[in-house]
Amino acid sequence: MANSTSGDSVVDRVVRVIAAFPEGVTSLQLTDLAERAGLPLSSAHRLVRQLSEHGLLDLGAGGNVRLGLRLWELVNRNSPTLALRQAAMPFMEDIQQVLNQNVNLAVLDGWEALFVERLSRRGSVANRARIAGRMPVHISSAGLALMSHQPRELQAEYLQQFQDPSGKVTADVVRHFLAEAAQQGYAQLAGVVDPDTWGIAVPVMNGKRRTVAALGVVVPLAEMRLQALVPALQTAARGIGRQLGE
Amino acid sequence: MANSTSGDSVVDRVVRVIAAFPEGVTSLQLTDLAERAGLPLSSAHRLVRQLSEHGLLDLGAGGNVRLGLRLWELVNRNSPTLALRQAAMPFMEDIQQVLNQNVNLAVLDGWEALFVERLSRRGSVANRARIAGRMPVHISSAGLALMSHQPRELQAEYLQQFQDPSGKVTADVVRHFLAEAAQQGYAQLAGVVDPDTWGIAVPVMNGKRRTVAALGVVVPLAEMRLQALVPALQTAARGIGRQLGE
DNA sequence: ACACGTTCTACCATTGAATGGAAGGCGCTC
DNA sequence: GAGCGCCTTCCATTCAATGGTAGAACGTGT
Repeated sequence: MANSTSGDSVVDRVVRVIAAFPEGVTSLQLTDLAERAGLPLSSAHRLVRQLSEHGLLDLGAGGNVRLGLRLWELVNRNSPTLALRQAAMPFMEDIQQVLNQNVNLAVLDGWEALFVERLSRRGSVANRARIAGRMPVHISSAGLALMSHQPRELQAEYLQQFQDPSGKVTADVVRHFLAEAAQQGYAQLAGVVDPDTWGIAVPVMNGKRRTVAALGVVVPLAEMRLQALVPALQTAARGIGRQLGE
Repeated sequence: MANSTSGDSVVDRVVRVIAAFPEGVTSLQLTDLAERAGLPLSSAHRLVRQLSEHGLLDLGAGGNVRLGLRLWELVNRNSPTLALRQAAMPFMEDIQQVLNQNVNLAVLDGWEALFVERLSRRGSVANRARIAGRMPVHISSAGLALMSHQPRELQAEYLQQFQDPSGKVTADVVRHFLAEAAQQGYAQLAGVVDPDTWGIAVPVMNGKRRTVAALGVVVPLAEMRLQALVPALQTAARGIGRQLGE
């Protein structure tokens, strides 16, 4: 027993502590946190105290641990998607105003679409909750739009490892979806969350024609009019791409 | 030379690396980062590599370092202000729709107001940029609204240490502002950024009547109508507080 | 085309910082 | 009021973190 019986580095442990919060949970008891991070209580306590001295965590009275405001501030000020979101925001607002639908912006992370920005349909209850949400590539229009415009090797690697936990979808079906999306220049998919909605998404390409994001809308089935939606999205996506430069 | 010649802990160093990004900068060269963090290059390199293996940072080709998507995701999913922002969002949209002004939400962090959410005036260029921005208490309506409703001891401590770097404002002036804001139930201040705008902010109290945030608008001087703005803000603030519970 | 400067990356002997069990508080419940 | 759960502190042990050094990979100017 000395510098780590478990053979993990300090950095490993710091990451485990920060990542120990389950989705949507903002506050954790120290003992709980220690268990979730797989650390001895005294070690967890020491790390949390050190991190909270720097404002990355907030160690409140009674062992109540939260993420620190300073961490939130740092990440939001220097977020890797900052330029993308700034470039996209005006165009997303245009889409929201003109089409009056839920608009979202996603990037590819691993085999999932990570939603980095979202504007709600006017009048609908704001669900900023889903920001920072993830969807597997094969069940989201944003994911399909992103993957269908990636380099061949990456698509091949994706399809090679693909398997649907529910067993409903095969790699061949996904391959077909991707080919269709690549050919059409947009992806559409019946809503998985809500059966009465559709998702439509188009790729956003930077100056080098690399696909860096997907711009999409979620519309009620009744209001599904591809002829109107797709051109609007594609125009906005080009505008975003131009703004991005590089 | 062994475990740190400089006498700082690993945690200190990890924090310095993450916090080394200047405001608005999303990408840094390794050498630059090492210098900013005050670390030997080889140490910085090792830490960055470890952190990027966990997705907290992203070490790209050629020593290009960014914050990791995983970090952004973690922080946004478990942000300490998540509940506040979710509770406030619908009311902020109401304000935006009804008054058609820039709406913002701030919390107190140290002696500064930290803006955690912002909705732009319809039609104006979206400036989500300023999210995660800070303003000193004494030159922001949000700051004054927050501080004027804090416990006496905290206010005393604030005033005691107060000094304006520019030398334009004295502690007595701030004391007067705070007293006025406390008595009126709202704070107003001529825009510091733009001389033709005013800021108005009201405190948001949770169920225990603790002031946890400030809700404010920024209006052009020409559209300044306190009689219309303040009641709307106060009503929304009460709604938010009720939603927060606790 | 070549040499130079800059930056990233890898290696490895040294050593003091990280570790975690144990014991001491504190508040709560039964 | 005794027991329980949880937070917090202490400190001897020891191995993981350190950073100088050297090499690789660019890019640039002559």
